[in-house]
Amino acid sequence: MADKKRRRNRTSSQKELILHNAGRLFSEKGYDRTIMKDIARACGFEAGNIYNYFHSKEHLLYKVINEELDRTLLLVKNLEDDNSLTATERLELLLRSYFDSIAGQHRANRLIFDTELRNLSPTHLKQIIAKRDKLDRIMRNIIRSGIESGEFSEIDEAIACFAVSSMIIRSRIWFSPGGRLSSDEIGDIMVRIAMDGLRGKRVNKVADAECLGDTPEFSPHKQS
Amino acid sequence: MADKKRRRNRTSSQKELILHNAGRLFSEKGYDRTIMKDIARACGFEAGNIYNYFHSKEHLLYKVINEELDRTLLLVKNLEDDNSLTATERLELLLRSYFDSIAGQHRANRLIFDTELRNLSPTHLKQIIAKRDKLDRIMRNIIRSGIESGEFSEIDEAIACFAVSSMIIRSRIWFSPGGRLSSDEIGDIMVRIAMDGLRGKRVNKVADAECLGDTPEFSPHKQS
Amino acid sequence: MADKKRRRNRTSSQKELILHNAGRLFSEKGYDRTIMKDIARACGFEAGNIYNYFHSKEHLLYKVINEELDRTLLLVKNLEDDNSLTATERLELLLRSYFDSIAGQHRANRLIFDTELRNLSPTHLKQIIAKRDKLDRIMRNIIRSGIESGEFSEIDEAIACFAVSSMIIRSRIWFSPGGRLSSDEIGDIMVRIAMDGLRGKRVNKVADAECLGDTPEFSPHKQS
Amino acid sequence: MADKKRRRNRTSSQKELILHNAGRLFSEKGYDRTIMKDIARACGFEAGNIYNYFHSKEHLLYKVINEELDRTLLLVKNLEDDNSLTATERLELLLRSYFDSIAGQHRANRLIFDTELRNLSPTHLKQIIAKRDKLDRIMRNIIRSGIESGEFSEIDEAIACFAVSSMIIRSRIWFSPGGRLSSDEIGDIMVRIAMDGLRGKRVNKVADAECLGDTPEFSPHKQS
DNA sequence: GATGAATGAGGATTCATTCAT
DNA sequence: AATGAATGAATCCTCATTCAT
Repeated sequence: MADKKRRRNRTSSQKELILHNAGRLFSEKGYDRTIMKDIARACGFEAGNIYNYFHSKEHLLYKVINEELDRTLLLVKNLEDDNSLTATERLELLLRSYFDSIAGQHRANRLIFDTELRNLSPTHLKQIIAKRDKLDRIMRNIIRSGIESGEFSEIDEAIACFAVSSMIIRSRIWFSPGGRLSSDEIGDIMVRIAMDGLRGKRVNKVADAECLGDTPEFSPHKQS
Repeated sequence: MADKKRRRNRTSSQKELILHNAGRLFSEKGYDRTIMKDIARACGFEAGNIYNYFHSKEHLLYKVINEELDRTLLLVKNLEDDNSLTATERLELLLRSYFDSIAGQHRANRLIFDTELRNLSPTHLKQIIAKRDKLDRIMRNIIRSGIESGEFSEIDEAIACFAVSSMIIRSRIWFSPGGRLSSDEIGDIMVRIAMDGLRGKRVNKVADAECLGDTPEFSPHKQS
Repeated sequence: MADKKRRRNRTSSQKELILHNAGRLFSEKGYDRTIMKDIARACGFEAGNIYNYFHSKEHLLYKVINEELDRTLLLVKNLEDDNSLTATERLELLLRSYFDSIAGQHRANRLIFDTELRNLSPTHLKQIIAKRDKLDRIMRNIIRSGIESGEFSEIDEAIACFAVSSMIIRSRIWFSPGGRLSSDEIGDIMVRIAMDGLRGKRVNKVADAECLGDTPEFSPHKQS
Repeated sequence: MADKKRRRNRTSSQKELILHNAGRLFSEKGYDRTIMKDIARACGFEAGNIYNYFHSKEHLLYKVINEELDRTLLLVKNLEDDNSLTATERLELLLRSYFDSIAGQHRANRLIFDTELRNLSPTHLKQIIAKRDKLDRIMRNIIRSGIESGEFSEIDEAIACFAVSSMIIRSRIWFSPGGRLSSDEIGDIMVRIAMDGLRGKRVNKVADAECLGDTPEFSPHKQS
């Protein structure tokens, strides 16, 4: 019994290990350029063994993206109907969560969404798109309620939603920890730009920024 | 003589044909998932023939990205030192150019930059990065001058530059012509969000937006 | 444990199998005209599997040539400083070894040296040339010592060395086992011609030769 | 008329030009590694044009080898029945012719025989083999007559013929003009070794050799 | 005669996946 | 669970050859 449990635990931890490395490699090198051997090596075993845990490479991609999406949905869902907060507060929290998830632990997995979605099977793609749309909807709802309350200027929510998310999501391309500015400082700036963009009114100026990271994702934009 | 010229024209047009289709396919399907046969078929001949015009698939990618970058640089360079315009005006023009090039004719080639850069050879990568950095530099210079003139709020130019470009560049993922809003209207909104984000003061509100496109790039975000 | 060992043995024997067939085919058909499928077929599996054992076709060629050279070096090295033997004796043994290795087991791999060296990578080529030159040097040393001792006539060692080796090495082109003369008889004749050539004095005549083989390497010279 | 003649001359000289370069390249790089473009480039035009003069690459190889063989046959035939010369004299002349043709003008074309014969079509192969065998026969006849006259020791003519030709023919691999020894000096040494090898009696010693060439065919054996 | 575009048949290599052990 | 041998489908690229101009 204890044996069985231990095995299940091990299995489960192996699965997580594989998913972790797959996610990291997919977003570092891209799905196509990541080969099963890369993932296996990163886990400390051989490629064949992955098939004891996952059906296929595509399945691995699906799981990685799905988990990431679930994590984000979890973060965001609570905000949707929280009437104790203003739209401004809710959106700031949402954007900050987004940014932190990109800048933080799971940042590696982030940009997978945009580009690598095409590697999913039709069935999996449909599921992922559905979840992603749910995310979009929540964000748009918040923006709309902000417009209605007069916090944001009159603006097309859909476009606003895309514009603001893009800013955050694509930050993964140029952001790298340990740079000129701390992750927190960058998050502040990004969120401020986004909120000002939606609000359309003057806010208090920040002092001067200081530091931005190096060792970025792939081919870092110059920073000075 | 006329013969030679005709032939050269033919060669040149074939090259352009190949580049056009390569660019389109690379950005539609990704570099890895585009095979030489795809490109050749799109041109109406067999794969082997491409090698009469280009050394390799990688070379094709390089040419596509390089041309696109040159086009954009051309658009933007004039703005850099045009003192007859305010920073606001210059940045608006720049962003609008960006957006139009993405939304317009060559939109197909656009997102290649971010992700597919890794498929370039080291030598080509270096060249491309250099040009891209030049683009970044111009944009940052404009932002800085706007800050100095008080048009924009005190903000880190590098971050601001990334944030604002991301908004525009990634629009290619969700933008599709012929939708609810015209390309011009969307451009207006995007630019307004960006400028407000940088300015930090209230601007006149637009009326209400109306329409957004369908048939987007890959897996369209829902728009309502 | 036993399991691992068994597997390693299997791996090792597969490697040898591949090398054996590659060597045979390379020297029968030439490097360029031997395709990976040929080698794989000869081993009883598919081409892709070879890459589980060797990096590339070129690597295969390198290994084949290198092993052959090592085998020959081993044969020859002992002779170099064996002062108990006259130069004549040493050279006879050396030439006989050469010839036997060509006429014998590994004869298939022999002529690869001359022509197929150009298919090696620069790095591998350098290594092989180094070993081959070592072989040449040993042979020249023996010849020189024979000249000094008066066993051989005064002659340019380098040229003598080339001339005599060529005689032996190229024998692979026309030699085929099972012919009119036995391999031993042919060896005797070849060695005698070579030694007489160097010595420049009359030796006792052999009786008459009798038989020479058929099924020669490629396009057998007629033998009568 | 004059026009037609001029054209024929031009055609003929173009054919020769192509054959010359083909021969040179085939023996420098090998048949397989020489591509039609190489040959065309060397001639100063494009690959397609070669097909105005020759049916195929194989045909080119055939012509090259055939011409070379004819040239050699011409050189050698006169010797066959020249009763005014001893066997020794005739063989010396023959070997010297061989060596000079290898060391001289057409040296480039020489080693093609051995290895590249396999690239010939069956029909062409048969023809070439026939001529080559004729050459062998002549040489063997001379040797036999030398044995009968007592000039050479009792020896198997076939083996002797192969051994001695190999020495000469393979010299192309290591010989390079302009080295330590002149081509003439090397020829003298080679012929002497060969003749002594067949004769089996002491001859007058030469002084000491001096110089041997560099820039050899492919991967020169070290010469000191 | 000469060119360059186009083809099609390979051929080396990669890689996801299967499977016996 | 883990390994490594084996497969087969893909895919890039080469090159002899053809042919219209």
